[in-house]
Amino acid sequence: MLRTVEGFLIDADYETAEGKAVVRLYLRNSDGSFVIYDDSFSPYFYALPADEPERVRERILTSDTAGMVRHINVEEKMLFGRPRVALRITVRHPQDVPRIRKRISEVEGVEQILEHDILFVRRYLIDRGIRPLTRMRLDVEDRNGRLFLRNVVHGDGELPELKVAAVDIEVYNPRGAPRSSKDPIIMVSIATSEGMEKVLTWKHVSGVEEVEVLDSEEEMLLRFAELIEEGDYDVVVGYNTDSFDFPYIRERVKKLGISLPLGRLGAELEVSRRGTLPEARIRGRAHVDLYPIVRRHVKLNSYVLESVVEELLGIKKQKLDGERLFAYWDEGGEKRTLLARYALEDARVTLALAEKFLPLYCELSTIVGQSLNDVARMTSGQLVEWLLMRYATPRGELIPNRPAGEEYAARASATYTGGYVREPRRGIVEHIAVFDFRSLYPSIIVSHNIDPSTLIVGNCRENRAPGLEYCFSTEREGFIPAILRELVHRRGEVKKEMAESSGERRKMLSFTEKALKILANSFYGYMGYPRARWYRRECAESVAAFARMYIKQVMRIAEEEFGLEVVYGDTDSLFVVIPPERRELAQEFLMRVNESMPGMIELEFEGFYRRGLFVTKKRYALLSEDGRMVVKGLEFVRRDWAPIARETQREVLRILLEEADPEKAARLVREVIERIRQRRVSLEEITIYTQLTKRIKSYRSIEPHVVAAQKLKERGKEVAPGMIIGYIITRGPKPISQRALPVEFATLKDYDPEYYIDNQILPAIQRIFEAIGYTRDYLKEGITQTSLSRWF
DNA sequence: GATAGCCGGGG
DNA sequence: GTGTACGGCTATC
Repeated sequence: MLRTVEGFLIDADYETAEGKAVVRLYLRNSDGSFVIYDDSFSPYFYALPADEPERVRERILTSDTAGMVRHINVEEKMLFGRPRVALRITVRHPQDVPRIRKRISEVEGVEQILEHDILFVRRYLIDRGIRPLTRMRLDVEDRNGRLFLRNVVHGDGELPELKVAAVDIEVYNPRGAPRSSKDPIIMVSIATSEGMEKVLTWKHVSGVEEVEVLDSEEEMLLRFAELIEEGDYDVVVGYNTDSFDFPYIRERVKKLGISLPLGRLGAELEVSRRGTLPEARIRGRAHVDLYPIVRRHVKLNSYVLESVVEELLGIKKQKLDGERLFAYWDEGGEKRTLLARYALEDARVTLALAEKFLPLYCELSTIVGQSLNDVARMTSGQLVEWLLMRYATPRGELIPNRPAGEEYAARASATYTGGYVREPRRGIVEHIAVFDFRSLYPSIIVSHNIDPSTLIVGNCRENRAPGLEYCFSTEREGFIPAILRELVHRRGEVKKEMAESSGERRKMLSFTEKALKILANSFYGYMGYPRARWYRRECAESVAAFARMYIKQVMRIAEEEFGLEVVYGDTDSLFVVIPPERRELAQEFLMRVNESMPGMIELEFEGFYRRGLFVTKKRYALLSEDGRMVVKGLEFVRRDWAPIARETQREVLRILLEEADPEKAARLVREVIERIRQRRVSLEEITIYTQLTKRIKSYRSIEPHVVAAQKLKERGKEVAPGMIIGYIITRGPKPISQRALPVEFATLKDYDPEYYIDNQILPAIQRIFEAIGYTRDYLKEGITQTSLSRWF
């Protein structure tokens, strides 16, 4: 019996029935979740014949393949853009591939085995053209209550709200680090997209309405699985759940001898290995660990949940001492209540983090064409690679192998020159116009057709990378440029549509746009990524060389044709002096430049700035027309600088940029130094805050904040990883780190003025003053330097 | 300054 | 599961 269903793919895997792999597609529509089966797809890989394909085919068929080979087709394929006859070897079961490929590679006349390591379900999604999280119409056949796929058509339509559950566990740890063989899980907290909040536990907790007390750890875990099953969640999220929570749950489940059906179709929680890292799999759902995702997207000093949440969501969250959680449990009463609240808070903020990142990863999953579960674990290089693989097969391109051993080592050690950075004109510069190239690296790849298949090495002229012996044929568009062009084009279309839409639609489009941007910007890095299947150092090197040529060419046009002074530039940008009365030059210059740029390479006008202060390459500050300061590479926004140093730096920059008065800035510095010497400062101004990221014991080098934390502990204060330690540096003969005193115990007479002057104030402003010709001595003591006059 | 080795998050 | 991370920081020469 045939019928049609609609749904969105959440996850996919396969089961084995009668020796054959049957794909299971886990889908959701507005009515709920369901599974579609497909037994019509067989695993295969390729062998490249070194001589007559038919003869090699016969040799394989007559060799000892233990009946695993179903058939061998001779196919006309391409490898790096060149025609290549390949033998497609179809086998019965995915696990036959590793068993048989070694034997076939030893058959006479077999040059190479290709596409042997592409996991069955991922290959299935590519070959069937199925994209996760997009609307699909599926023609299915009902066989004894199971729906088998006959045909699939993609359609339009917005993804229904995914059901998301954020999960966190607390563990009994009387010895500090919990041992899964002995120490039970004491709480499981859950917060879901539908607003359900629960803390499951097995001892009495008072005053927390979300708490549900079960009889035992075992009952608690089973209740957890039941809640996930009942809520029919598509996505389970957590923080470091791949490495901690789920492996721990898995161990306890084994120990207790129970079954924990967290997955759809009653599938057990599985913990396997992805590289050296564990990975927890919940079949039929996506398990998304937000810890690696946050690490990929934001640069922070520490990724403990508390600081991540403060940084990204502005939520200040108390951390309990992880070492002593067991005591909260044992003590009961208010302490246990605190533990339960802490557990719930962890699940809540994890859900909030998921709301921030999941839409982007859903887009990436659809575009790249692999499951959300997999895409959530991919680096940008892997995202590009799976995108390329999806395009390769329908184009008849064979997928190259990943490098191993010596090949990888050779690639990894290869280096080449990167972007061009112009030495800045140091000091204060008036009236600056900033220009930058739009998506320079992707534009170069597309415009110069940079691809492994178009690369010509040595003795070539046309479309040659500047200063290198590499040219790129323009006869046929390369595989990578073609895909990248489509991506860039789609991004342009999405941006256009964004401009015309609002509200939820616009927000959705912004994630699509961001996903396309991430992918487009990763292509250059991909070609130079040593593990890439389509790696080609010469290509990455050429992209960088073209970029250097373009930015230098633009600088030359500015200087020679327009008589403009270029004061700075980095990779794809240039900073030019344009006085207010000659502003029309900016547009003229832009037009002149873009006339001369090939393909899609385009310079854009970024903005006018009243003034700039250039210190060194990558360290400068600008004052915009509307009075905003833009500071690069100079900022001591980090909290491990005393506020007085940060404030002084900021004020110095402000005076230099707004008033262009170095003497006034120098006077300010001397005043601050004087204030420090006379102790006319507040404790707040001199307190340095540093986060304790781990246990005191596990610090190898003794840093000041660790010493301060030790002193806190000695005086009976609770100290936990994730805590922000505030301290001042006191006088004395010991090394600086030993002189850290927790601010709680400090008074103004304790601090060491010379430390604050020499190690805080002066380093923060020294580089800035050096750029305008002032020395440290001049600032500190007022000793005049003869070199000064030439700067003013 | 190069290079080898370690470590992250979680309780 | 058709498989086996990675990038940044510190220590040490």
